[in-house]
Amino acid sequence: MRLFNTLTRNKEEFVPITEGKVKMYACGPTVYNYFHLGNARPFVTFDTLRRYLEYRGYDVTFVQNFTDIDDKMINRANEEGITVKELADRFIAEYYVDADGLNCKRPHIQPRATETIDAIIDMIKALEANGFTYVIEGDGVYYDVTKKADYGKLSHYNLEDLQAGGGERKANYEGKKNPGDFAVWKFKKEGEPFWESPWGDGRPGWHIECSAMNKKFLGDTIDIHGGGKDLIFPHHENEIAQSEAANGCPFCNYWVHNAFVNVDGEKMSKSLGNFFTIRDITEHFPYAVIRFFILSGHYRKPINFSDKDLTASQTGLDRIVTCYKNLKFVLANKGADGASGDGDEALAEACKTAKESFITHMDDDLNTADAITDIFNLVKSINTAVADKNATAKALTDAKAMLEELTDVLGIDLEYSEDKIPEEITALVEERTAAKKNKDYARADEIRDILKEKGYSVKDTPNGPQIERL
RNA sequence: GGUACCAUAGCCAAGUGGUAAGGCAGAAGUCUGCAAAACUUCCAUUCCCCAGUUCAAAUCUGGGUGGUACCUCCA
Repeated sequence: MRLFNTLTRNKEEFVPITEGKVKMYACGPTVYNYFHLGNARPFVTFDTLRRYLEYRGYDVTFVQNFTDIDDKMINRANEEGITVKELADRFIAEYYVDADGLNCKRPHIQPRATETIDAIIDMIKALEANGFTYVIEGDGVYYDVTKKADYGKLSHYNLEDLQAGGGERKANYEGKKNPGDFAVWKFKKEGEPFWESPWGDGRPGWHIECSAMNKKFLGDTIDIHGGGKDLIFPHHENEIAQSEAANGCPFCNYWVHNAFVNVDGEKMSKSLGNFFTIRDITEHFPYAVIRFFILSGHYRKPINFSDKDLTASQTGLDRIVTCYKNLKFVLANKGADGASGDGDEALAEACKTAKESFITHMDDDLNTADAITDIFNLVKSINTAVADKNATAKALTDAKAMLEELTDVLGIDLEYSEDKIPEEITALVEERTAAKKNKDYARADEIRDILKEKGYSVKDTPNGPQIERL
């Protein structure tokens, strides 16, 4: 597989450190509120990358952190009059509601910053021993960005350019040797949670937790590190600097970054206030539709959020889902006789083509948009076969397995809109079938209206009536 | 000021040298007691503009225009 590596700004063939194994890390949420659609994009993207790598036979270890201590956490907890821990517990639970809803497989390890303090302190000790840190009294322990010659290699910034940059940075210039220096340990302030350390009571800086977690759970060098574009600088740049300064070896081989979700052409962000939480969006669209929407464009290109586009995604997804429903219905109700198997070969060929093309597209830097096209093409072939009484159950079953296989790699839930049909509804449908047989169409239509009121629709097919939830 | 990215049909969106995928919306037809789903056909002589390279350019080069992002908490 080829991945676009931010480090080299090129698509590169992915070669893991250890054959057959992948160590990957993605930056997770700061758990101080519900996450929004922009936050959801990396969760879905890297979940899909993980699923695909597993599909290709890799043994993947996927780590995603919870940032549960920082300024925002502290401020929010104070506003709510609860502890930082209580706030974190609450929004980690809420995170799982949405992440599970979006069908993101749970990462293998999801460490909290506050439960990784020992590893963080060990890393700062290593940085100190190697001469990369200095202390600002009453402030914290800082990392000196000039101590390593390749600082800036990920973002492709150089220190001079950064110094010439925006004036707002000067605000926290005081005491720092260089404007780009950043805190690895912040000394405690009144009323803040703190931990003991060799430098004094305090809490970790923002960047150090990811470095420490990577080392602790994955090792000194990992295969893939993911996150949103906005984390390239300074967060990931600083992670690299710290990790390599502490460990003395390369930190990560492939850096993968997703583009943003926009609203009216502007980045969706908390600071702009133009964000929609996943929880809010689910008032109007199912989780499955949100995931499908995210995957319908390439992860490195911006996608625009709008009601109209979500609606189009819903209709598109339902084309696949309806195909699956119809396929299952035919298999369950099809008579054993009369299938000549005439079209079977074409269907089998369509399955084979779909799978090969799907892999080619996903291999090319996770091109989920083209992979979805392959699924649509498969759907078309299946729809034709479903309507063809010469299709054998064997051929249809194979096609069903292929549809399940490919959609599962993308985390598309084919059964998101399925419910058990109550007996009351089944009875009404049976009555309607009887009425139709007697050509009592008035009663048949009446029953359809009743069903509609109760939230169900009925479709007449050559294999009998098919009931669906509206 | 520095550093990147983007521009393809009514909308969304792939395609990065070989003659424009797919989805949504729309039109016509088939099927159906009706309906739904589905199927068939149609829907960009053209890829922001201008020059250049090439047998061949949406794709490469140069120059414009428009938009976005990062350099500051942010996915």
